[in-house]
Amino acid sequence: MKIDPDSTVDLSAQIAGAIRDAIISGSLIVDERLPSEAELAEQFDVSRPTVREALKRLAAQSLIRTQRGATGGAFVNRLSFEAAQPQQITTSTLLLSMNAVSFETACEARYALERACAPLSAARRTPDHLATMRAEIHRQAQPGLTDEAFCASDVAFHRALVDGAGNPVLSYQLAGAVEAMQPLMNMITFTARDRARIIALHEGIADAIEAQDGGATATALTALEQETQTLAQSVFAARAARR
Amino acid sequence: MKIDPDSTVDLSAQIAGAIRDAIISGSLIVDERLPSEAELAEQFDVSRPTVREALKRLAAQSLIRTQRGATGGAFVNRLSFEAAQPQQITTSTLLLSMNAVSFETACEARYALERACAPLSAARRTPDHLATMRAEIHRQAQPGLTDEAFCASDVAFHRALVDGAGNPVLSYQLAGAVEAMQPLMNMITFTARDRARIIALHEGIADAIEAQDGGATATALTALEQETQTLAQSVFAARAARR
DNA sequence: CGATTTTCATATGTCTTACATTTAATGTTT
DNA sequence: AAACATTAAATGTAAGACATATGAAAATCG
Repeated sequence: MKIDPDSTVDLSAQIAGAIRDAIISGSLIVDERLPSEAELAEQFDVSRPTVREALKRLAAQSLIRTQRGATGGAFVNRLSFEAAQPQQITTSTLLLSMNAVSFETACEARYALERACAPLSAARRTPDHLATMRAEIHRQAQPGLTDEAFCASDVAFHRALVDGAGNPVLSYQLAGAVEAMQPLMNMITFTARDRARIIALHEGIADAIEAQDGGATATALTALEQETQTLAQSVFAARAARR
Repeated sequence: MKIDPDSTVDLSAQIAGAIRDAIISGSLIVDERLPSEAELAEQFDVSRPTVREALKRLAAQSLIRTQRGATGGAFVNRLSFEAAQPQQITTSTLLLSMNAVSFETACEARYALERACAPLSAARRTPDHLATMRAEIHRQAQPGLTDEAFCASDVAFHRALVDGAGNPVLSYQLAGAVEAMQPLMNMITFTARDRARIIALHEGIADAIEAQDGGATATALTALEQETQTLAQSVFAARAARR
């Protein structure tokens, strides 16, 4: 491993990159222990704080974990879908909020991706997925539900739909698209009539999934997207008119 | 901001989390300068190396950038789609390689997502997107092309297709799914006949995109998925039989 | 002899101090 | 007024020390 002390980037960034490359290329395998911080410092010819900064960078990406104590050290992490999802959600959320992505664009992307899951989910969903969807619909119909709780239940409903496809790659990718919409949805106040319409559409989706009809599921999702878009449009228009 | 010194997690992780929360919640806005490392150390009542480890964690996620010199410091980054994509690709690639995701599952997810882009891309693609697709097809037909170069061109072709949808959120999400497949594709040796079939399917996709026919694009994508799946299956079967 | 306790070595976590380097603003000189 | 030198503030890096967690070996006791 070679480090260029005259590079324009930090030593810790270079070291992190070298170790990251070793993990990606397979030179370092899952659960393998890295040399101790002192050994790494000697190998790269830097001080221990610099090595530690590099390791923290990798830890922030869940590429390694550290253990204290006698047999401790830094170990290559098995990057799990569960561990990667929160990261993915945080990044997606920030991307939307920092780049002035319109509600329309985000909504379009989300429903396009969800429709991609529709035929697979219709074919493979378990009774468990269906039960979750029904339960969330029931929750959404409860009176006195706050807008935040309504949106959270909406997210849970859609995630059950996506998970029904039984494809962890899809579930991972969709988690970002679905969850990142929540802050945008939370900007909307849902009237009782709005909620009733959305719940009816959710029931249509659940029915199509229960009937294992992928085409009908996609159609129902398109209807829900349409409803969401027009609802958002009217809310934003009213808000703009008030000023 | 409060830090619990008796927590089970590192001080630097807690500090990074506190700053991250401030960015997500909007308390810290884009391009705002954080306090200097010395000031942060005093605020959180920790030493400067600990603060630095926290900042490196955030830098690894592209949440902040640092500048040296008199007016330097740590600044909140505008998280751009361009900056987030490499991260997304790295994570997706590692997820596939570390979790024994089958070629079949990854391929299914990728083409399902791509089909989601088909109608949008057919409707909105610019001449530029179409030209890129045609150029990549031409490159793929060149004799003497290595398998790696063929796969790289394949990725470029599909990314042009996805970008044609004109939705940055979709392009971002799809980048991970498409690029992460490349290492898996590179495990396949393409015969001349295989390449010819794939190129023909690519031409069918490009034709459908040119005709702005979303349905035909989706159908052509399904055909390509089928071809890819059977090809991979035969390659892996032959490899298993050799042992 | 076996089980328990103690000791110990090793590793990460944290603090302190110091110095190097970069960079912009300020001051000085010609 | 322009060019140059100085300075101050910030990050980058190094070195050493101590605290703490933890597993393993050694010592002790029943």
